[in-house]
Amino acid sequence: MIKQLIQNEITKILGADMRDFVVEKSSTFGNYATNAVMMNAKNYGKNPREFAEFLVSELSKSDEINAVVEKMEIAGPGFLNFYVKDEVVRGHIADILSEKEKYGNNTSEEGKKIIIEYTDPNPFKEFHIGHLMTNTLGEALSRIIEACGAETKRACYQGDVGMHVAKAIYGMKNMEITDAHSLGKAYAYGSQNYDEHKEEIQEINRKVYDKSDDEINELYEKGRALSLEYFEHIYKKLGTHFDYYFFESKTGVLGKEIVEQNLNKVFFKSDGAVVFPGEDYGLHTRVFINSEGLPTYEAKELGLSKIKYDTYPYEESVIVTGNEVNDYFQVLLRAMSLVFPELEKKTKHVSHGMLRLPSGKMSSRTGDVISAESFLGALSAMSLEKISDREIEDKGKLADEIAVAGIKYSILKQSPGKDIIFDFDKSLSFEGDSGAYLQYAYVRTQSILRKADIIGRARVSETVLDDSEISSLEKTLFEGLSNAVLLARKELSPNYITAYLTEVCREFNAYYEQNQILSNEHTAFRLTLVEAVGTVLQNGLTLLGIPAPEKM
RNA sequence: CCUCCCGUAGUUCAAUGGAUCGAACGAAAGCCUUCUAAGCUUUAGAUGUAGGUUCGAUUCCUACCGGGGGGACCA
Repeated sequence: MIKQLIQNEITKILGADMRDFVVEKSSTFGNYATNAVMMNAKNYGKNPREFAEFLVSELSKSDEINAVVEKMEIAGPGFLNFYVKDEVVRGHIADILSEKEKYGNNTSEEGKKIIIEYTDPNPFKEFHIGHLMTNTLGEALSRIIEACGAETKRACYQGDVGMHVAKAIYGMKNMEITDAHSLGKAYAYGSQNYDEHKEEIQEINRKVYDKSDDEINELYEKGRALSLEYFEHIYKKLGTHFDYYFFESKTGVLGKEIVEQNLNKVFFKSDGAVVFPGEDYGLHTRVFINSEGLPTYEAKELGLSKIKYDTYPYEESVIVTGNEVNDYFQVLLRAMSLVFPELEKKTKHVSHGMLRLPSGKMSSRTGDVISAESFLGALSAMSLEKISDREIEDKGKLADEIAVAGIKYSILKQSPGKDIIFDFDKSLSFEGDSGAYLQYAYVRTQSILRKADIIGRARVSETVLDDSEISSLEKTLFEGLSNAVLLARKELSPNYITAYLTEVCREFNAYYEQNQILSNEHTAFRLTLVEAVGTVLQNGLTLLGIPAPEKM
């Protein structure tokens, strides 16, 4: 990458004392721009102008720079702009096509083992639209990390024991359960009746743990199996999968042991419970083992970290959750740093915002919850209507793909951590800045290429020689995806890729309006360009976990 | 009361301490006998307030105002 080349050459010149600077891709100021001058002029006792001239004269001694850079320019406020030679920018089109499905990948983390945990739905409860957030983000992050060469394992952690299970089983005793959705209803019923039947439900909870009641064991197995089977059905729809499944019923046992081993060192008894005194560290004090002797989520999470490492000795562990647990996670990581310092250092917590509806917060306790499936179903039905008059073989499949793209795009276009306000009408619209916009642009590229094949026109992967002027589309394509992947990985934010793809689509659509591709003296070259755009979009969409249909 | 996160066009979102703060929807005006108009072109429109650090602040610090999350036996 030329970006890397520039960065390295400047680093060589400045030596070890330099302050961090960036080389960024630019569309307004040459092809690349750097702030290295302003960052470092002072350090080297020169004024910015002198320092910039010094850098330029040193850089122009490099054969590697001269091979690719047409000219360097010192800009007013102290920036250095690099203009890459046209033939290099154009030559990149050939690189895209020769790398094909690997284009955009890099080897920066080859050999590294990374585990990423996300989605974490609870059996017996509804898989709701909130789970779509964590799943979409986690799946995209997994793919991005994989694209950097790391070996990635996906983990899903599920609460198969606990009060929510007892509530659901209480509901199951009072209503007929036929599918996962009615199980969600049973949970809501148990929650609503919790206050009046507290003792009975708590009794169920104990029995779930000690497995002493055959009827409850049976209901438990039935509900658990129903949920897990249903989750797989959803994962398939979303294009996601997991390598490992961890359950609270396992982590709880180990977590409790770990806490007890560190009693009076890290954890202390207080009011009959075992707590971690977070207040000593400027955090909240939290209960790890409750006064009934049962491990809370905190202790289970401690057990989970150990189980994860034993299963897959990772260099890095990424955990994706909603941001409502941020404070609690701080406490947990603090406790972990005392119990398993080496694991704590490898753990990164990424949180996403909540999915809010205009009508207010949804709650699975009252049953006021939108299931992921009904939400996707509504989107899919809208899509189906839209494509009703098109000649497409499997419209149902396409409608589902458009629906998944719609929800995933709106999640991944934002930086993680912020809430998403879901306006139904807007989410159901396919215009503008949307998943369908990306898909449509990709479909256009494939449609042209198909047409070119049908009418026997040359597909020109063999040549990129053309005397036409470099377009802004080509400048956008130049090293753009690789750049976005590295940034997305560094920040654990897929939105850099989403934004980049949207830019490519905008450029491509504008190019498409202005330039006839077929039946033109430049057709050979333009087809190559279109093929490259298609490759970039396909690879980019794959990284985001968004399906790229061939027709729509 | 304590604590964490967030305040950017009418709305929903962008912007690794950098150059003129970008899109989309909505509003106004155009473009389909030409490769799929789910598209394109043009116009209007924004950094909550007050300080500070910096050559340079939407970004970092302080206070205030506004919204949201969390605050011992749910997660």
